[in-house]
Amino acid sequence: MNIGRAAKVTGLSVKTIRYYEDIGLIDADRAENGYRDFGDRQITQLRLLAQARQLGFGLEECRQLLDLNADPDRASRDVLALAVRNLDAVQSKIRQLRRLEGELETLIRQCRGDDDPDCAILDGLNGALEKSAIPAE
Amino acid sequence: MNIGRAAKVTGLSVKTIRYYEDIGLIDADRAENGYRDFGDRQITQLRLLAQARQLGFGLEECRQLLDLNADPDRASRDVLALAVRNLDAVQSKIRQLRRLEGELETLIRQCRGDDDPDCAILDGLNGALEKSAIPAE
DNA sequence: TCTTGACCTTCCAGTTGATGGAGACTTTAT
DNA sequence: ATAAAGTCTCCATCAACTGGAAGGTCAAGA
Repeated sequence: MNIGRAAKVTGLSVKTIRYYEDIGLIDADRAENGYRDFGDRQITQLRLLAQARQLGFGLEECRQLLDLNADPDRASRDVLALAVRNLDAVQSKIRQLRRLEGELETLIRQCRGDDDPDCAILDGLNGALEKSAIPAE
Repeated sequence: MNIGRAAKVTGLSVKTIRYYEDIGLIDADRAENGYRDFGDRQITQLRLLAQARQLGFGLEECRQLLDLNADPDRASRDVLALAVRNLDAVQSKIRQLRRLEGELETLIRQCRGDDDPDCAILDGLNGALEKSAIPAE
């Protein structure tokens, strides 16, 4: 299967697949004309990559997932640990974004949003550090 | 005020401030020894940058915020629009992450996490695209 | 047979928002 | 006088790709 077909069946882009080979995440055989040739094993790997990336796993974690997936003697404990670590990261990003969301909403509520230059948002952005303990000079 | 002091009073790093000058977000005077010299205007800009970045504004939006802040004839409507756009982006990221969170939690719940190689997480990562309409060859 | 178009190849650059380090200067403190 | 700390510029790196240029290959139609 050449790379365009592999892209279609995995949902990844051609560029992305080449990139994954580049960084050693997968390997690809070559046909006589120099074209990459993907077999079942590689397609399976690419599919796992596509799924894991969609679930927010980083490429290094994907590498570990591929290793675990290929290892018949793995312990599901190790997979679980990876997934939990990823979940933690996702949840921590969510918390951070929700904080931002709240602060933005507060500012937005206070801004009249008309032709006038007075703006609570800019006031907030300008003033928030004014009470800093660090003297200006 | 030299760059180290500017970093302290704004909460940005020295590297970051140089970077902001580099990309033309701020300008900095130079002292005779070649050191950057930041006045009140620049410090104000840097503080606004620090705040806006913490609220998730991208650097291009920060540029616009600086412009609006410097323009006495601005309309607060324009600031509001920027803030709303940013809020939308934040909320859309939150939605996406929550979807991931849910899917991860489902997989994690199903994985026993013991010495056994059987793993619901890997099953999920491997199997999710099996029913794809696109034939393998 | 020729040509057109769709693939494929490699390599280089750019994205976002910085951060790290090398090597060289200046300033400050002891 | 010397050492430490601060500053300068320039180059490289991170994630995870994406875009484009320049060129080779392949299948189909006139």
